[in-house]
This record gives sequence, structure tokens and C-alpha cells, in this order.
Amino acid sequence: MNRRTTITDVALAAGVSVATVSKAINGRYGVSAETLSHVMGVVADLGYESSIVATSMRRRRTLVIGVLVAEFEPFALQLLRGVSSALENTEYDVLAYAGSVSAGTHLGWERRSLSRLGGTLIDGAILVTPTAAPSETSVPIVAVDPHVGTDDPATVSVANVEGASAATSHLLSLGHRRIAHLRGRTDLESAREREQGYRNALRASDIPFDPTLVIDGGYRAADSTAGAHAILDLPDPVTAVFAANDLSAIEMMRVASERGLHVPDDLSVVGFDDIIDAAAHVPQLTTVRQPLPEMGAAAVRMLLEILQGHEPEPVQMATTLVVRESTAPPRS
Amino acid sequence: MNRRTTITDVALAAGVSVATVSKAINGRYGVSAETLSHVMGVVADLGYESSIVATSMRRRRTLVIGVLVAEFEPFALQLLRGVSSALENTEYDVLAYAGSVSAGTHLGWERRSLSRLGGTLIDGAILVTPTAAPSETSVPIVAVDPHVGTDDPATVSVANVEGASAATSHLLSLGHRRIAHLRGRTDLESAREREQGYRNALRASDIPFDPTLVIDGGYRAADSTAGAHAILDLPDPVTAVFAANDLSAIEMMRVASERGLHVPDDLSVVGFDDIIDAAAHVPQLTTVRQPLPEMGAAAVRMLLEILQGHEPEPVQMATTLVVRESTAPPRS
DNA sequence: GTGAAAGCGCTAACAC
DNA sequence: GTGTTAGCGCTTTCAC
Repeated sequence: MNRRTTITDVALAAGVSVATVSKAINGRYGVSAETLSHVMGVVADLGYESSIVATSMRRRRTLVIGVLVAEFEPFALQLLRGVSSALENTEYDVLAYAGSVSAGTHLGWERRSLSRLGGTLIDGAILVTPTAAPSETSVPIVAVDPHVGTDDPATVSVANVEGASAATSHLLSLGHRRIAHLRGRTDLESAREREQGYRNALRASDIPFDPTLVIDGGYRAADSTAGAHAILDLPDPVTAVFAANDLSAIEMMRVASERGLHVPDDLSVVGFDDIIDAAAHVPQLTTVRQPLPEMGAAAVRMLLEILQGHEPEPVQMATTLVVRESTAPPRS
Repeated sequence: MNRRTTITDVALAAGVSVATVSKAINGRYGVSAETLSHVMGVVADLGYESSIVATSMRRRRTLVIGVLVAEFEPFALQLLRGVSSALENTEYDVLAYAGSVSAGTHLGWERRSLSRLGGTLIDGAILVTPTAAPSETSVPIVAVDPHVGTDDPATVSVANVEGASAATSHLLSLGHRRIAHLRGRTDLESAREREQGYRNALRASDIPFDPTLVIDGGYRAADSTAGAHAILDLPDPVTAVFAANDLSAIEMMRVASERGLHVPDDLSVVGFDDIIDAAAHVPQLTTVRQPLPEMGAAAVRMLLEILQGHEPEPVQMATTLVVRESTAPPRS
């Protein structure tokens, strides 16, 4: 718990000026071979590493990429895996920041985090499911699963409409006719598109759309509890639910089971994302897979492109329906 | 991509000095109510947020806790979930840093990361499976799954000997007699203890310990490939493997399957950790559960204690054997 | 109640 | 080839 070793300590110990130490460390010209090796020896002895904070205040580049999230939930974590491995063998380090932990409100967390880290600590940021498209950012950003109404090309997303349609069609093909939709965070483009896919599939099967069957879940487990109950309280019961993501699908199953219903016999449930928890759940969740690690890697590539001055091209990836154990034909 | 809004911008726009803005923002005395509200209005208008970097250079506290990892693998990620949720409703933000991504070597990553972030960016750090016990740190640290030979009380670990013994006993009770051990990172206390547990269980069953059956895996999937092959190349084949963690257990199963072996019929495999991937694997992995999120939460509590000046008490948590599909009686 | 000035650790001009 | 100096954005004495 001592004070950290600073460049001044090194300079003092080496008997040279702070500037010389800096030059030596950063391989700048104007240091004799002798001085260089001497200074580097002292650096090694003292175990000195430059402070990211001080360095980034003076320098332009910090060689750190920030992944900004509202919270460390499974979706963000899977993405982080991809980001991290894509950054291997590059000169960049990764720093993941959950800035709204103590903020009380989740709204606008990305603006806050960006202001606090951007321009100084990080060279660029990957925003995971941002609540809004930040304008006037101080560093290049790439958004994964972006906010509605984005015209920013620096986005990574999936074919949500098609995926949701496939999920709903799967339920229809099993024979379900009354299918509820536990909707996602309506500020995200993905939630709207998934609802659209749900509607498209119903229309293709000539089933009239019933707005009372669409109930808000909000993507988070805690926010989905009420919606899950509401679905089960429907006067004319549904036999299946398409949840907008896996976290709410899992919560849907939890609530159903709590109320004595058996999945999939009494109720079929389909999710979206294929977070790792989906396959680990009992019963295993039928869901629509997003290639999360690949999306993280794509976001990294895009960010590095932008950092090199190139114009980004939006990336949209395909989804795959993964049929597991949470869906079956309706009972009756 | 504009320059970030600084305190100077705010001061200029508000027509006051930088010092006054700082006082207003931080609620210091010596600002008239009128000036205060005026300044705060400008702050809101400009969307100003103080730079974490600049603030932490001057201030003691940054209200940010760092989770330092070598890489974002499942073990660290699960832990991060616990850390993050434990920090909710506190005044702290979480920042996870993978500092060795570009470092070339994994050795000593914690010293480097600590030097770069400590003393400035973060108030305290949680080190996940550190390769060495850093001395002379600039901030309080808590180690999860610590290095061998630590006498530092600020550690969170599990009962590895008992867990490994339970895993091995499980295989023995199924009737296995030749059981290999795919060993973990020997620089970590956990790997040594797990080998000890394996030996204890064998001894309890009067099975002589055969050193050729202990083969290094190193905890990472990529590092376990060779060891997995070596186990299957054993002249006198084993019927079961106790892998030191889930990642190497999963790699063991992959290699076995690649070589035409069926798990669990031809080979039983037990892991350790119960990362979420274990339950998602086909076949589902029998493993020893560590309560990862709880361990993350415990590390947070310990760190906050130390930050408040209290002496830490080492925490050791219990493990649970989770029997799934990757283990069965030997074929013969 | 407010502002000027110093300084956190570091890098980049510029002087010597 | 090396040292001096200024300044990044911010907080904090200390004058006024």
C-alpha cells in the first residue's frame, strides 16, 4: 500500500531528468545507448509502469479500447469475450466499464460513461445496447444492438425481423395459435424489429394480430416478472410465448413453473439471443441464436477501421433458430 | 468526434472561474445559491461530465473498483457478475481490465495492470487468478483464487481439496480404478490443492498413486489440448479423467470425441468450477461447483472493508459436486 | 463568495 | 544527448 512508483522516482534513482526517462521508455531519439540501458535497468528494478491516467492526459492515444455497458449481464459478457479475443495480438488493451451501477438511473448511462472515459482514457468505445445515440462524442464509437432511429453507420446488429419470424413460425408449425409476445426494451431497434417479425409470422399464417397478447418485458429478468404474470393472467390463455430475449424467456419459465405450469407441456417458450444460460437452463431453452462473440469481433474490426480513418459500413449478421426443449405442440 | 467538454468550457459559458465550477459540481461550500444553480444549468446544457482521468489525478478517491484479469474467460466473467451486482447501490463503479491482451506474455500481468491503474484510476482492485502476489501495491487488493504461497489474508478461495476429493470419489464410486488427472496451473494454489484432493481420494480407496496419470493442462483450453491427447495415448488406458477445471474438462471431451471416443461410455470426465458452459455442453459436464457470483460478492465486501481500514479475514467457500451426464460406470 | 495559482504524473517542444 | 518548461483537466489551498 505504498505510493506508486512514479517517473520521478525513476529519474531520481537513475540520476537523470524526468524527460530522459520518458524518452527512454518511449523509445524516442536523443538518448545515448548507455543512458538508455541504465534507465531501463532502473525501471526494471523499481518495477515501474507508466500510469495510464497521466499518460493519457498528455498523449493522444492510450491504446485502450473501452466496452461500455449498463451492467455486466450475459449478453454483454458474451460480446466481451469476442471483443477481447479479437483484440488479442493487436496493440490494444480492453477495458470494460459499467458506469451506471451507482447512478440510480439507467437512462443515458452511455453519455455519462463516454464523457468520463472518452477523450482521455480510451481511444474508442464499443457501446452495448445504448439507450440513446450519443452525439458529439470525443472518441469514435461503435454501437452493438443500437438505439431506435440510428442513422449512424457504425453499428453491429442482427437480422431481428427474420429471427423473430422464424421463432414465431416454429411455434405456429407446432400447432400453436394463441401466442403471446413478451416484448423487449422499446427504445432499442431490436425490440421493435422482433415484434415486427412476430407480427409478420402471424400474418403469414393468417392469424389476426391481437394487441392484448403483446406485453412489455423490457429484456431484463427483473423487469419481466410482471409481464410474465400478466401473460398467464390472460382471460383466454395462450399456449406459447415468444419472449424478446433469453433473460425474459427464462423469467417467463420461472414464473410459469412457480405457478405450477410445466414447460413445454403446458406452455411453450421461445427466447432470443442464445446467451449461454439458455442451453444451461432446465428445460433447455429453444431460442434464436445471435453470434455474440462474432458480433463483438465485428465491432472491434469496425472500430479499428474508424480509428484508421476509414468510413464504417453497418454490419448485420444472420440468426439461427436453435430448437431445444422448451417448445412442444400444444397440449389439448 | 469533437473535443470533449471540459470544465473550462463550462466556466467560460457560465462566466465564472474554473474553481467555482469545480466547487459547484462537488457541492463544496463557498458558492452562492444563485451561482450554484446557474452553473449547474450550464453543466446540464453542455452535458458536461468530469473526466475520470483528470479527477483521479488530483483526488484521492475515484470511486471506481477495478477487476483485473488476464483475459475475459468464463471464470472471470461469472465472477464479474457477482462483483457487479454487489457493487450496485454502493457509490462505486466497476471497471474490468484485461491488460495482458497485447502484452505477449501472461506472466506478471497483474503487476503491470496494477501499476498502470492503481494509485490513480482505481481505489482498489480485485485480482482474478493472479500469477504472483504483488508486493508494494499502491491500492488495496483482494485476490480470488490466489497464487501459491500467499500469506496475504485478503483472499477468496474455495475448499479445493475437499471438492477435488469429492470429484474423484464420485468416479471411484462408479467403479473407475484408473483415473487420470489433467492438472491445472501449478502456480495457483487451487491447482495444487485439487491434485491433493485427487490423491487423497485415491488413497482412501487404497489405490496407489501413479504419477504418470497426472498430466499438465494449465486450466486454459488451448493449453490442455496436448495433455488431453497425452492422456488418451497412455499405454494402459484410463477410464476416467478428473480435469482441474471445466475449460480443460471440455477440451478433454472435445479431444476424446475427435478421436472417436464417446463420453461418458468410453471415458468419464469430471471438471471443476461449474462455469455456465459446463451445463450448456453436450453431454452436460459433471463438475464441482464454485459459487462464482457469491465469491465475487465476497471479494467486493472484503475490499470495501479494507478500504474502510479494517483488517481482512480470508474467505473460503464450500464446493458442491454436481453430477450431470459426463460420468458413468466404466464399460468393461 | 470568488478567482488565481499550484500541482497530480506524464509527454513534447525547445533550450542548452 | 540531456534538462527545463509548459500544459493536459481537474481540485484545492489561499488570497482577495
